[in-house]
Order: sequence, then structure tokens, then C-alpha cells
Amino acid sequence: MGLQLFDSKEQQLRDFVPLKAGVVEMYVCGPTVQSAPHLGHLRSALVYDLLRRWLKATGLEVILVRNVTDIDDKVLVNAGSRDWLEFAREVEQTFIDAYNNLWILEPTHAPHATEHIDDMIALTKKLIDRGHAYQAEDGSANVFFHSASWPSYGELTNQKLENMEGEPESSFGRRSPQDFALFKAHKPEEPESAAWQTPWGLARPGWHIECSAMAKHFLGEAFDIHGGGLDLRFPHHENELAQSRAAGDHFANFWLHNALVTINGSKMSKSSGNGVSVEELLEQGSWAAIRYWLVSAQYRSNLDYTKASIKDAQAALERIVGFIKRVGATGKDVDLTKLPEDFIQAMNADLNTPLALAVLHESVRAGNTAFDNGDSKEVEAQVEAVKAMIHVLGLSKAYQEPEVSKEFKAQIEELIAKRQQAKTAKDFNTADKIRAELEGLGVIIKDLPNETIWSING
RNA sequence: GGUGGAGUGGCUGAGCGGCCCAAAGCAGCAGCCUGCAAAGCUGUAAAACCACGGGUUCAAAUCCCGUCUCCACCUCCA
Repeated sequence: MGLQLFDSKEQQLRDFVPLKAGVVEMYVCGPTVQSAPHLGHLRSALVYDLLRRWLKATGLEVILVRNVTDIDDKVLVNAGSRDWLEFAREVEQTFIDAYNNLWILEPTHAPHATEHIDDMIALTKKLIDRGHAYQAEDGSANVFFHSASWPSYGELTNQKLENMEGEPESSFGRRSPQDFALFKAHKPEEPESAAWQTPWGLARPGWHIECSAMAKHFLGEAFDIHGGGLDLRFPHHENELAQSRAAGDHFANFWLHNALVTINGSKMSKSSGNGVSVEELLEQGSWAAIRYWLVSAQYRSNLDYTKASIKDAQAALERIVGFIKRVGATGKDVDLTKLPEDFIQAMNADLNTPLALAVLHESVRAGNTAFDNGDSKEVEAQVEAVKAMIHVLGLSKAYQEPEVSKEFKAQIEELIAKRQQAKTAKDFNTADKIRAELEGLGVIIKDLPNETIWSING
């Protein structure tokens, strides 16, 4: 059976078939670059990275668009007296760094909202022409989508218009409480650089129109998958869907929503101030361990962060990496035809990564047992399977040599050789001293039967 | 009030009608390895009565009804 994905619009598993044979077009909501990322942001990006890797592994080409919302109320507020765009770029860089460290592949396109204002204006015009949007009745440059004009409004989240609370009726010139902004009129207290000349006056785009416009720009009127965090289902995705459909586009064929990272059972978020930063995480374990942890739950399950989370993940990951190193198979070659059937089925079942990890660990154990028994044929079979699996999960780099300077490497190897000499001479004092010295350099050594291997601490 | 989702061993977390007296990992314990460590490897206990109470079924963690608890979302903002 092929890949099945849970479509949150249909609220069921559906067989995934790309609209165009051989190519998958995905749009994922990226961050609003208002402050540095926390675990929740990382999970979201990672989930779609994982999906992308799996689609590629099954032979499909993937075009992934992940936007950057670089104009937004909070960006302007948090920039304070600084140039807001410069601030936004700086924050964006902290996201890019974190993505890179987590081995999240670069998207095919990573458009900035501010670079697609024309697309947004065009889409908004179309909506006005079709009678689904209007300029604010107070004469300002505010433009709203008229939710009541679109009969299927609410279809994504199965809600009825009358049950939605909405904004106070007259605020900013809207006709009804459930109408949302497509463009927001420039405010005197905001910098002029944060406003654009539109047919309705000086204004900046609302959040929802950005994604509709950029998705259309890069992927056209219909594309395969729209992804994002569960907290974006409403209003953001509901509004995107309404806008794009009202403008005559089919829009996304599948809607995917990843569950949230919680801490003590509650959503991790900026506003509640319980976000766990990258710095705090790295005290618990490596980037690889963080990635492993994020993969250890199925993407639609909440993932609860505790103090031990990353440490546990590190231990589990090292078991896998240890096996590969132990049998000396650290080469980069990977053969995806060696993926076990159970693993493939787990991934095809809406990316059941915990089950996939179980298959992986079973392979590791079988491989280790074979190694102890000197069954080199079995060892080879298992290690190839393991490498293929962790390649798919994006964890391959965990076993590859750390990138250090040649000089440093030579120094380490010399110390290890000296220690070996001391050990052979049964001069254990010297041997222990050297071990301590290596630890001082941040290097942890492990004595294997025939050799000593080392790694960088953390 | 509305809409979705969740409650499984000490912890994380799969399973969603029979293969479940419930995967995998972590932690624990034992053995192996070691100059000693660390790490590693192998094996493994337990009362997981699968939130609680009913029901359907030859068969339920899995389906149905009820109850409790928790989480997310409900529009210029995640």
C-alpha cells in the first residue's frame, strides 16, 4: 500500500496521489520572524522536512515553498526603534541557523511576504471584483474579506459562521464581525517603510492574504499539500482557503496539520513565555538528539517536553550511531533499496515515525547480535538497512565524522596513540592523565576491543 | 456556547476488532567487555486489569452509549 496522509479538511486518511505525476507541490507556513525560534517552530519545520524526504525516497520530485512572514504587527512592535526589516532579517537568520543545524533541507522557495505585495494586491482586487471583499466603509485603506459572501466559509474547520465570535462589528470599518483583513491601512505611528501604495491607499497586507498569494505565485491554482501547525487551522488556514477558492482557485488538495509541542501539558508559545530556546536545548544534548526527539512522536500527536526528553533521545540515538561506528560502516553511501518493508509501511502510514524507529532499533539489535557472533553477512545486511532508515529520517550526519581542523584531529590522534603506548606499558597513571587531557579538549574517548574511538563532547 | 483532539508500564511513546497476557526507546536490574572507568553489547523483572461505568461481539486498548479529566482553536494578534 502506498502513502496515506491524514487530510485535516476531510478529517480522514486519504491515499496520497500527486496532482501531476511524479511531482509533489507543497506549501508550508513558515515563521513570522518576530523573535527567535523555540521547539514548536522547529517541530513544524521538521515534520514537513520529513515528509519531503520520504516523498523523495519514494521517487517523487518535491517542490517545497516555505514562506517568511516579515511584515506583521509583532515584527513592527518588537523591532522597537530599529529598522524593522533589518530586525526581521536578523530574526530570520536565527531560524535559518536552527534549521540548518537540525538538518532541515532548504525549501525550494523561501519567499518573503514583502517581496510579493503585487501578488497580494492582484488577488485582493480579484476578490473585490467578485464581490467577496470590500474596502472599509470608514473610508480608510482597510480591505476586508466578507466571510458571509462565501457560502462554504468554515469548511476547513467545520464551523458555522454564526458560532464564530469575531471582532466587534464596526471595528476598523468592517461590515460584520467575522470579516478579516486583506489589507490594513497604514497607521501614523508605524514607519512609512512598512506601508505600500495600493489601489485603496497606503497599506500593508494582512497575514492571510500573504500565503494565498505566494502559494499561487509559486505553485499555481492547485497544488498537493498545504501544511502548518495545528494552531494555524483557524483563522489562518480557513481564511486562506476561503480567499483562494473565492478567487476561483482550487488551492490545496491535502491539508496537513502538525500537533504542538507542549510543556507541562500546555502549548509552548511566545505569548505564554514557556518557550524552550535553542540554547536551553543544547544543554541537554546535541542537535542530532533534538531531531531524534522531534521524530520520536507521530506528527499528529502532542509532544510533551520534559527535562529528560533530549537526554533520553541522545541515549537512544547513540545506540544507533554506536552500532554503525562499532561495525566500521561510517561511509556516506546509502542504498535506499535496503529499507525494510516494515519501515516503509510505517512511513506510508501517515508518517508513523515512532513505529519506524522501532523497526530501526530492531535492526540495530539484530546487527549487534550478529556482530557478536561474527556473522559478517548479517551485520552488513543490518547496517545497510539501518543507514538507509536513518538517511530517510534525516539523521545520517549523526554518524559522520565531526568537522574539525586537520591540526586538531592530528593532535587528538597523537594523544590517543600515546595513551595506547602507556596502556601497553601498564603505566595507567599516564594513560588516565591523557584521558583527562582529552576531556579538557572536549573530546570523549571510548575503548573498543581493537581501537579507541573519539567524539566531540556535545 | 461552538469545533477538533487526547487519557496505554517509573518516564517517553506505538498499536485502533482476533497475530496484544500491548512495539520501541529511556530509566532499573543482571551478565559480558575493561588495568580501572566511561561507553558499549546481550538478556531481563514488574500489578501496563490500556481514565471510569455500562453495552455490542464467538472475540475490544481498539466499536457504541454515558461520565470524568486534560489540551488546542474560535478573526487587525499563532
